[in-house]
Amino acid sequence: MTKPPTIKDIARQLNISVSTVSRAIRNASDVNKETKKAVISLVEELNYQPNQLALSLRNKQTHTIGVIVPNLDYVLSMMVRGIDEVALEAGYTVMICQSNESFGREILNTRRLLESLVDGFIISVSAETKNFDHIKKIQEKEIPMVVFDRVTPHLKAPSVRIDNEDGGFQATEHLIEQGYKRIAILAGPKNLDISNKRMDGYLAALKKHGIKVDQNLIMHCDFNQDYAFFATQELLVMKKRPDAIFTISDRMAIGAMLAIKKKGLNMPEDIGLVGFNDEPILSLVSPTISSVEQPSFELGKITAKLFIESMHDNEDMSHVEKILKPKLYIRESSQRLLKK
Amino acid sequence: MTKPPTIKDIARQLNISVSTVSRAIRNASDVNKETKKAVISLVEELNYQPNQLALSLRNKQTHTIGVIVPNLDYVLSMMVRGIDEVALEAGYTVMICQSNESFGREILNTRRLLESLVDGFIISVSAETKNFDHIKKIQEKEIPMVVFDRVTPHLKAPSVRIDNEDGGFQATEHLIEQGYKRIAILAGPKNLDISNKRMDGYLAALKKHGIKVDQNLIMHCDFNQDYAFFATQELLVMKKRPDAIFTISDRMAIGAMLAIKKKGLNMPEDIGLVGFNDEPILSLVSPTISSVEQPSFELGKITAKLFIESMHDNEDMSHVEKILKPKLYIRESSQRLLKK
DNA sequence: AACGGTACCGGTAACGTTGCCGGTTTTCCC
DNA sequence: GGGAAAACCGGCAACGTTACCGGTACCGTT
Repeated sequence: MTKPPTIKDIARQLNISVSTVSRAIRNASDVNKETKKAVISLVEELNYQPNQLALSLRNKQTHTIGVIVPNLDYVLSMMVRGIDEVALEAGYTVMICQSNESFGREILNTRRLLESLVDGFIISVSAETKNFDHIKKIQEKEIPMVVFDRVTPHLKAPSVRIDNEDGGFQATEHLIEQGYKRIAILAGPKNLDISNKRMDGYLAALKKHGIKVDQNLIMHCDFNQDYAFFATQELLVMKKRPDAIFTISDRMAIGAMLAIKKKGLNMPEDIGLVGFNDEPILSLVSPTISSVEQPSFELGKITAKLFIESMHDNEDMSHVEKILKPKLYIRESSQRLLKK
Repeated sequence: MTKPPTIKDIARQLNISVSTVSRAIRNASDVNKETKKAVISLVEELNYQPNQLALSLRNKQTHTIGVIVPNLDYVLSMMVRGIDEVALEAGYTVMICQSNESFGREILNTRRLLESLVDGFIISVSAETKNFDHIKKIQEKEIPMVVFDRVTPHLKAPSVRIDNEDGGFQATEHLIEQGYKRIAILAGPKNLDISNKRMDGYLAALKKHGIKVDQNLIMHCDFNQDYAFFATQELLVMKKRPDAIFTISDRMAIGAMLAIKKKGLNMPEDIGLVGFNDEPILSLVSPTISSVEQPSFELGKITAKLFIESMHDNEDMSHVEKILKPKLYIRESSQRLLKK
């Protein structure tokens, strides 16, 4: 009820004009030392805080970044922390919205954030998203935007991601080197670039080592433990079943592991397994599961930095692409040869 | 660069006044049908969106809720999803800030959100926070606030949480029923009510069953896997070592598990273990670990609902306390008697 | 013909802030 | 001691919106 003091209150109490108060608080030029001192002391006494709404209205910027993520699982919440870290430092506040992998929700989120007049967007698209009109609408308004993690070729925007192809390649080549011959892949939804790229890496590794691709060993399913479980069961009842599985996420690796165990097969002897993300859980299960790590926190920080750059520079940065290297961590689930 | 159209543009194009346009868009009263139709059609053509900043400035509300959480681990991110769900439905946008369990960061977050002129706060305090002045400052400004999950008696505010004491009690009594005699507890920081309450439940269960409390079996450490690991190691080298451990979080349970395994002890035979939170990981490790589940998503939803209520009702709700029941899930780590 | 009511519309002020411009006072210099 | 520059300050408009008030035109009633 006791309304916060405004610049006007200060002006009135000191019998000076609002303009002078305004100047005293900011520029410090064109204002007498005594006056300034008086203003500042009154500011402190009343605990005056400038009304950001009024400032935003006037300056047409809110110092707020809208962040849209499909979920807040381990990897993304690390990335968000990285974004948060840098944004806060730079004086921005972050609005985080989860699309819950839903296309409709993602549209709603963008609309809401647009209404909130955020200064820009940092986006990782949902798995369901095939149509990017809502995001292009942002670009048409010439609102700065950076996409991260889940990037897509359909969007011409500065982006930050890991080298997914390399990750898939590392994982697959490692399995090959361990002597696995029939390597299956549990890929994600076909429209997700992140999934396709990891599969490209898988294919490239096979090709490099002269292994023929068997379409039956390529399964697509949702980023989801249960789906992965069922998909793996299907794989394991094939007459020529795979002797290794590369899953493009750890959740899926867990699902695969459960199916493998249920079937009574042993890792790494009967079947090898490599996941993607390197969630901490992987070193806790038995056997421990190999996985491709991505530097999530770092990636978040880089994303925010790129965003802030693209805010300030006003040249076109839509071609900028930052790509971080993933790293394979080898654990029990895929190591059937002794270390050299 | 093409600035978004304002009510003024519409007025000018239609040769009517801004007032009329404003009315046409909202009330619909006091405006001719034809005029209204013309306005609405132009609104659609220009894709006019009211400027929320101007609205907020005028109406003194931003339709934004500030949410401060200590982290975004499994439980909290579920809760946040619940909050998000309900808030979005009710037309609010949510600003999520992580304090990273840091007191300083929490203060910074509250300040930032206060500056952003959020309509209210939903807070779960950091583990470091012992001084609540920054939060009381919010209350002094009579800004609506609900605390959840990590509530504290130092704050008189509407709150939503689970019955932590009951959770601690269930876990401990279960261990007692399984025949464990020397039950240790890995508690969290002493200033965290959530920790103390779970410990109260632990003590109550011991008392009920006539077991004397051994202060050596009560350890305090950070909510952290590593600390729990070391604390457990200490416990296990005592001459009269405990035969069961109750940890007040699952992260700590994992730490304890690792220490137990390293020491070569078996669960549940040599030592029993029960955690708290029921993270999915617990059914994946070996042995599977018992834990007290809390209905996180539901709790988030209830929190947001309570917040919205307390927004609209303007009577004092600081005494309102919603308490949800936790539920113990028994798994291998603590079940050494056969099921009856 | 005079009056009251209704339907419709426009102008103004206000939310809190700052940039710009113009004005007054002080200071300084020759 | 006169003029110019510097120091200092206030008024106005504007950002986009709406609440409030006042005004006009038209209708029907007596």
